[in-house]
Amino acid sequence: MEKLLQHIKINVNEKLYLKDPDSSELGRSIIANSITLIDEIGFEAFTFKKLGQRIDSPESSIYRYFESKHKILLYLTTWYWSWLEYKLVFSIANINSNEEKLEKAIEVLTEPVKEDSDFLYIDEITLSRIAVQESIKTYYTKEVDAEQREGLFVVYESLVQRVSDIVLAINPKFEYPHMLISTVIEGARHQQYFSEHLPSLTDKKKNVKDVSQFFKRIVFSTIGA
Amino acid sequence: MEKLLQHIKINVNEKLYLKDPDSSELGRSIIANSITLIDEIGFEAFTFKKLGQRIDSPESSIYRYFESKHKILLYLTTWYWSWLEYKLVFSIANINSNEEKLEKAIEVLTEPVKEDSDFLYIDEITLSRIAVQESIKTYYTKEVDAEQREGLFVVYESLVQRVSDIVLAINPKFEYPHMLISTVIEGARHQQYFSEHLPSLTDKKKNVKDVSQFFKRIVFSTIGA
DNA sequence: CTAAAATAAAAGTAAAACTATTATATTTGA
DNA sequence: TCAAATATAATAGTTTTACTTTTATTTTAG
Repeated sequence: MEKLLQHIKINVNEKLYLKDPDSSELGRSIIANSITLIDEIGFEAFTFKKLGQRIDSPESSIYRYFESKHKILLYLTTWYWSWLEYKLVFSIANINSNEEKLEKAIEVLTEPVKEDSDFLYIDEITLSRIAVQESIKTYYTKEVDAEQREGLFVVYESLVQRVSDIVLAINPKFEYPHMLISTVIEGARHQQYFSEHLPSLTDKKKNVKDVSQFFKRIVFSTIGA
Repeated sequence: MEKLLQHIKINVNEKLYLKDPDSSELGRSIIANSITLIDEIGFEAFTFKKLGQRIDSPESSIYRYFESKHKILLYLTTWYWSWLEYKLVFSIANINSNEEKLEKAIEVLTEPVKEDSDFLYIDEITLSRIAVQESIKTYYTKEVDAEQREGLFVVYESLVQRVSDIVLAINPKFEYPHMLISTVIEGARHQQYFSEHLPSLTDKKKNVKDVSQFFKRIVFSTIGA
């Protein structure tokens, strides 16, 4: 994928933070170091205290930006889904064939991120590793219903909707477009995780685009294109 | 499904507990009440203290059976996967057609459990709800590699292997049997969860076997049977 | 009937996830 | 430019979680 626009800014739902972390040096440092720290020690072991030590600020200062570590994870994954949606829209622009659009879309949704291209203080490669390992924890919680009502998952929902629309353009009679696409998005991340931690649950070989191939095959055979 | 054998006992890997909970009244009470308590308040809010209050025993007594609440969840989900595997083997016994076997297998893996039939003190309906909501948390942890090496996920792995073998019997050239079946197992639970909490990610209607239908379609179109 | 094993009762600890208070910088707008 | 507002730092405190430890009492098995 070619280099994208340098001056684009991704906006994240205001309900996710108390003060916009993109508006100050400290805020951007909180985001950048949350990404590396969660990647290093995992979300369970991640605390505001440890983050504060790393950025040399007290935890109370971090609490002025985010009300909990759960909200930071939601912020990061929302940013990630927005960024994927942006890459997706970009990658299918000016393509006329719906089949080709769908194929490109599946590639964006399933291929591991290997380049940190576009945003100053956010390391997209590390962030995408967090998405693989931790994003599931944003909505497998007791607060999911309240947060869904607040609209905290709309980016994810619109990503699914966008690709479902392409599926429906190819086969308007297909009954399960949302199931299919959410299965692809979740499934791709699971398979990447399995290939690293529970290899007998997958068939992925090293450095090959197996996951992408597999989901392309699933999607196109299932919708009958 | 007909009523199964009353005197069958499901054995869970010894490494999951310090003392076999099936061997005492207190132990069985720990299991039975863990299931209802996790179902009521969710795994994050579940503590040994609250469980102790419910069964009127100190938390230190619970610690003599399980070293952590994570191990209880692993115990419960392992029991659940063993039980599903048992139902699976039962449901395909004496069927000759591999296609029919695969269809039955997908039904067992994807249809919600609606009957508590076979085991004295374990409520399978509630346990299957826990499997939908919490089972993902057993392996999305920093300890996953160590626990995989200890063999704590073998039941899950053998369930995937068993169904993958049926897939390969139908199409020996299919390259992704494990990916396909782990996608079905995980996907079915996700779709059940989405239908309750994030409905725009699914197309499931109430009380209909949509999830099962969808995954049958995926599997059979993908392997080309 | 006794000794070993299991359970109960009680207390204690370190860390997590916050909240609150006060002090010191820094910014900004009159 | 200077005072007021705002942001950050420094420090301390609270409640809960996830355990561990110790001692007493009860149960069970030979």
